[in-house]
Amino acid sequence: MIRLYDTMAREKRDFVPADPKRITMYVCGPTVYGRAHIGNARPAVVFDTLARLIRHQYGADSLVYARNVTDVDDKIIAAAEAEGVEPAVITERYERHYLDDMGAVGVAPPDLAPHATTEIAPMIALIDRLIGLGHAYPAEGHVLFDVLSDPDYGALSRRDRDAMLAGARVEVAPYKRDPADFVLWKPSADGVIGWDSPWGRGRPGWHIECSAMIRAHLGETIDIHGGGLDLIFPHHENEIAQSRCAHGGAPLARYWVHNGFVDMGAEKMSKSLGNIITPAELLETHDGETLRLALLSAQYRQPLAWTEAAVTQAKTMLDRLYRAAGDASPGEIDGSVIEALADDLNTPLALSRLMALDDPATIKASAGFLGLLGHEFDAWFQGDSGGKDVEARIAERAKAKARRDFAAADRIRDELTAEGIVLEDGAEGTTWRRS
RNA sequence: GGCCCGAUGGCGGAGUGGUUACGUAGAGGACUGCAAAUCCUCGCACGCCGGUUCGAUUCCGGCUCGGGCCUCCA
Repeated sequence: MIRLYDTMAREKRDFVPADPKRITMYVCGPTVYGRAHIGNARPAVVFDTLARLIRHQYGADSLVYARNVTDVDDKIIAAAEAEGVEPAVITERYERHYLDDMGAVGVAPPDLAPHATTEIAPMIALIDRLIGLGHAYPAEGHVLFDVLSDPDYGALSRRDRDAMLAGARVEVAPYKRDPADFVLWKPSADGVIGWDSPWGRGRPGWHIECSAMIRAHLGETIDIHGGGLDLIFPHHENEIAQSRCAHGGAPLARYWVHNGFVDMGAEKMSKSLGNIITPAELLETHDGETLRLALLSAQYRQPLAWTEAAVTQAKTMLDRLYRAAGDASPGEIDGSVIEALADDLNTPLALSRLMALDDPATIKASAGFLGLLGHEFDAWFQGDSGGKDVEARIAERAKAKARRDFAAADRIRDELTAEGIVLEDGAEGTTWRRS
């Protein structure tokens, strides 16, 4: 039995899928206008881990996991204009980077990756439906969702309309009936990407995208909807409103799962704050598994402080696990590791259980389940080049040791140390590794 | 201002109404020519003030501090 903290209920609940043979999970994916940062990798890793757990518990074919790609957006348009290229050039480039970066931290692609630009028709259909039901209205080329038509609006974020408006920092557009109304469709000026619609040429708002794609690919009510904490309001609140109003009150998701942030110092990492560090930068000096382990070192709802020390510790732990597992073939996944994950994805506890294991085959399998220990033993410690010279100097040092010329032996070892090579004298001779 | 979340040892980070992880760093020991790795042992914590209780780090209230959302945002 998996337990998950459900943001809607604000408590941990037993996870009971509507249909154990077809469990549906949707996670808000990237808007592809720029390079992802390590904070963006957290939800990818978290929900990748949850997907692995669900498949382990319910069967390899039990889960349909969808993660969208937002490839039409004002920031994309701005980036394209800045470079003087079509938006597709931007979106294709950064989607490719995103998949590379996530792949590097062991995240498998989801089962479905719907793109907004190829789902315009379902969005228009959904908007049309909302208008027909009296939950949306066209105004000056826009279509707006009528928040007052939905008495349950605000349930996820637990804020009422007055509260939402109290802190509003944005000027209210004059065509809105109510300041809280949000846009489903907006007009595109000439030369700006757009599609024909009953309300004129334009493009979809951000929120309708997810509602329409969920409906089209997964159904009216899904089991799990995931994303970062910052999406609770307004994005997920608006998705809920759109979907529930279009579907006669059927809930959009049965469990709402939100991950916490990666922090830089005291505040969250974000592009708008400019304090980001990207997987690409980190991968220059660290293996993707090290980054993955660092991301798993805190429970997903907790804030995770990103520091060089945390990354170093992750590397130290991985070295230990690699040594403990040796070159064993994977055996059974340890039950205590699964048990920890099943309790709301308690990855720190799962890692401590992993560290406590003795049997190499079990370590290999259990770590593998967490997306770790994927490299060959030698490749992890030595990389794939430069070994010959090292072996020669180790042989030279062995000779020096044999004649008890420890000064000469130590000199060789010191030289290698300076080059980032650590020697280890064992019963069966000397081995080496990169530090 | 409103809503929400958090506060655990040098650091990271679980968990628990009474004996409290684990990692990392540190100390000592074994091993080693010396190291490294490994193994053994050992310090070190539960923001503040009340309350409930035989007993609270754990439950409740208040406070302080920090963070998040209310605008794009994982």
